Parts: sequence; C-alpha cells; structure tokens
Amino acid sequence: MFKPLDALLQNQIRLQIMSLLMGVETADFNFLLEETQASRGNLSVQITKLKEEGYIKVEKGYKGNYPSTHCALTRKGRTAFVAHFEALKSYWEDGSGTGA
Amino acid sequence: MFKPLDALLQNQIRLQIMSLLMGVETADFNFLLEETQASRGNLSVQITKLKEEGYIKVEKGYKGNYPSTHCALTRKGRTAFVAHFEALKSYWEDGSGTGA
DNA sequence: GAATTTAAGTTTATAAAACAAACAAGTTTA
DNA sequence: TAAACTTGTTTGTTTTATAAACTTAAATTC
Repeated sequence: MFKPLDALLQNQIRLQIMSLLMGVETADFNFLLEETQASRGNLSVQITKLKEEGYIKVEKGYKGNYPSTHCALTRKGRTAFVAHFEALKSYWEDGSGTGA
Repeated sequence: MFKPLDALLQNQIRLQIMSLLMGVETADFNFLLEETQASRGNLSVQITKLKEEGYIKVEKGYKGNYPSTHCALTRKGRTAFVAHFEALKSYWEDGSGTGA
C-alpha cells in the first residue's frame, strides 16, 4: 500500500542537498550553506550522513588558499532520490484519490 | 527556492495516518494500526501529536462493549497535507530539472 | 465466580536524530 | 603580530521516535 520512505531523505536539509545536487555536477560547502540556510554544524553533519550512506561523494581541495569541500551525487544517491519521490507519490495518490 | 516542509508530516507514520484519512470519512485505531504497521504505543503517540496540532480530530466511543477511538481529518489537516505535497514538489522540480 | 486471557489504548524509558555553540586550523589584514 | 575572517568539525543539549511496560475493562475458562 505505502511504499517505504527513505529514512535519510526525510530530513529537510538532506533532501535539499540531494535536490540541489540533482541539478548540478558538483556543489561546494558554501553553496550548500547558502541554499539550504542550515548552520555550518548542521550542514557538516548532514553531508557526512549522506556520504556514509554512499549517496554523495565528498572531495576536499582548495579554493585559493582556503580549504574547499565539494560534493556530488553518486549513482546510488540519484537512484535513492528518485525512488523516494516515487514512494511519496503512493502517500499522495492513496490520499488524494487520483487512483493511479 | 525550497518551500518549507511540514515538520509533523515528515514522519512516516503520521504521513500514513493523514494519507489514509484523506481517503475516508473516519478511521478507527485498529484500522490505522493495521494499515500503518506501527506498534500500538507509537500509533497512540503520533495520533496525539496530530490531534494537538489540530490536523485531526479524535473521538472516543464504543464498538460493542469495547472502547473505540476514531479519527478524522480537520480542514486544517487537509490543507496542511496538500500544502506539504505542494512543498515537496519544489524539491523534486528543482532537482529533476522539469523546470515547472 | 475467581483466575486468566484478550482488547484497546496510554505512559514512560531508552535510543537515535537534529541542531547550534564552541572549537580547530589555517589565512588575511591592519 | 594580533585581531578578525574562512572553512569546516566536534560536542553538548534538546527533540523525536519507538517499543516495553502499564492501565482499565471485558470476555473467557476452570
């Protein structure tokens, strides 16, 4: 009846990160920080969780002399994102009576 | 960019309850229990939270000699449910590049 | 008709998660 | 060189999720 939701993608910050990464090749920490409006600490934690699950890959480099972390979706992450919305649809369709 | 998600509707059990209630006039505790596969304790807690937020109304009566709790969506709950999915769309559309 | 089991929830104790404040390690500026 | 800024990470606290244990009453069994 209801397809299971992806536990990692229930969190708004993580969902935002994934959504943003769906649209770009790569995104750095500061970009994600601005777009998500999360605190640095929270963003750091959520990035780590997504990385640990294998949904994104994280590479550390430098932008000028400053450290810079950039993130990109993995195949697994992309699949999970799509599947999560597919699952969400089941909650909507059951409820809203669109039948399909 | 991203519309805010409804905090109460990020939880799978609560989302299931709301989705089920979208489709029926009323649902009792045991029905929700079966459909959601939650434990009794968890279901009880989540129903209470939805009630406290004013998303559902809960009435206690009897089915035969046994107590029976039944739940129904409120106007506010229905609106919140629709708005939540409207918000979710923004996470999908940004990411998937469908543009609208 | 007393003990036992079943029904329908609720309360509460514990584990997990979310979050921001404080910290760290280096860089630039004055 | 010391103050302020950059880029994150770690930590401590507050919330949240969850199931186990409890409650109250009805039904069943002996």
